[in-house]
Amino acid sequence: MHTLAEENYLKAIYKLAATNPSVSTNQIAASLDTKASSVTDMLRKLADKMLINYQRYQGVSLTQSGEKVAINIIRKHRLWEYFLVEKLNFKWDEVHDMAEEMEHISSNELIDRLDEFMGFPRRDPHGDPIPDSNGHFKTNDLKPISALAVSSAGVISGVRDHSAVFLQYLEKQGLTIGKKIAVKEVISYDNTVVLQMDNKVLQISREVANNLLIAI
Amino acid sequence: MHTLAEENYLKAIYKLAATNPSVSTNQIAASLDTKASSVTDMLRKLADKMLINYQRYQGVSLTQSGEKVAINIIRKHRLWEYFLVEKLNFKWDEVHDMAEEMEHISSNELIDRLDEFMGFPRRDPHGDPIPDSNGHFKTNDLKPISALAVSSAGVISGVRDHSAVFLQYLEKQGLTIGKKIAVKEVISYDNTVVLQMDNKVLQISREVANNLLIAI
DNA sequence: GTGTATTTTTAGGCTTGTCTAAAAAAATTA
DNA sequence: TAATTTTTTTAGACAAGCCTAAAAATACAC
Repeated sequence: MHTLAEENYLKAIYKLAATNPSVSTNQIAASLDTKASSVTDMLRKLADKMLINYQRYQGVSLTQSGEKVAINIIRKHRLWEYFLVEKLNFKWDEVHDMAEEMEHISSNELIDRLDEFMGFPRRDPHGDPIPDSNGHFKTNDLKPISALAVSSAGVISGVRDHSAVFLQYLEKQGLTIGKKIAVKEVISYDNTVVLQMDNKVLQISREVANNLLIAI
Repeated sequence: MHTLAEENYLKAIYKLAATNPSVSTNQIAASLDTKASSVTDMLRKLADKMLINYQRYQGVSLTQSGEKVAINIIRKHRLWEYFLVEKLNFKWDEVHDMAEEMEHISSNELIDRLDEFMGFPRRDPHGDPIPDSNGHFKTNDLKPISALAVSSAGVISGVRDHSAVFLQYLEKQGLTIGKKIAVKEVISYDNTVVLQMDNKVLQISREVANNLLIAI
């Protein structure tokens, strides 16, 4: 259907579009660890295939058909991550790179059967929503712990940073999906957040609080 | 590790080497549906990487390290086929192309966990042996029905032709893995084989008898 | 054993996706 | 608004993997 490179560009643009309405060449280059000139080349190709809206120097956005492709790749990625964790017992910090390869397996029939096999999960191991076979999914209404007022509480439901180091740190602290936490205090000096969890008190940095997402 | 093209060449050479001691450029070209000149290019590359033994005009064979790579790809292919049939309920004639993509997922840890998850199956849905994580497997001691003497019996245990049309035909006739058959008669005119199976009598052509494998 | 046919290799080219270096456009700053 | 900086694009090159056409090596036939 589409080449591996095309799929990766579409996914990158989709993710960047979540925070920026129009996505720039340099943003894409940074996100794919490639050069701006390579991005320009690919943007012409994607525009020719009507997968993006692109005019020189104007930034890009996905067309409906480009967005459909991007969401389908994300669906595959998250379902394979779920499979790796729930069926093959990998840890949540181990699955990203494998899923990065598996998301390009082309068959939609396969991914639909996998979805069914696992009982139609709607969250991946990092708390991200899994699109259904029509590309529909709940947008994440989660907020970072850093946005919580003192003495409010919530359930850990997602992460903003998916890096292995961050996930391993959370695991070690017991800060995993589903855990109930309450904000006891925010230290004004450096915005360290003091949390109550399981009758324990622990402190997390502003950085961590920014990347740990809560449902209230 | 290795590129997709390299892996496909090594697999093709491995399979051809089963019947031919030294494999020719044209055989590889035919098997990969590519041109002889493209094969020559790739053979130089594989030889540079010490994956094959190759001298101009002399045919090729796999080195130990090339064979290891080839067997690992076959292991992955067959385990994914097993997964698709046993866990996702695909039919045996539907899985080849999907497994052809999935065999290139690189992680060995993943494939070992998949193997364990499925209970270490040692035969894929077509009866082919699945190499273990050390690359060891029983060589197939199966013989085609056409090699059976009249009134001898056996169990259907494999196929030589993996094409969807052939598999669908077998399915329709009930000639699936595990079924017990006995040879009642061979019609001398065209070598049609008359079989007894499940209290039914059925006839199969010489062609089919050549491609349906039996353990005695 | 010489001539013909086949197989294999070489030579040169194309596409995809990348790069560097330079040019052009846009954005920012004074 | 003019000068400078940043961003983006263009131009030209390269590796991988394929192609066609032609040359070289090998195999086959008589």
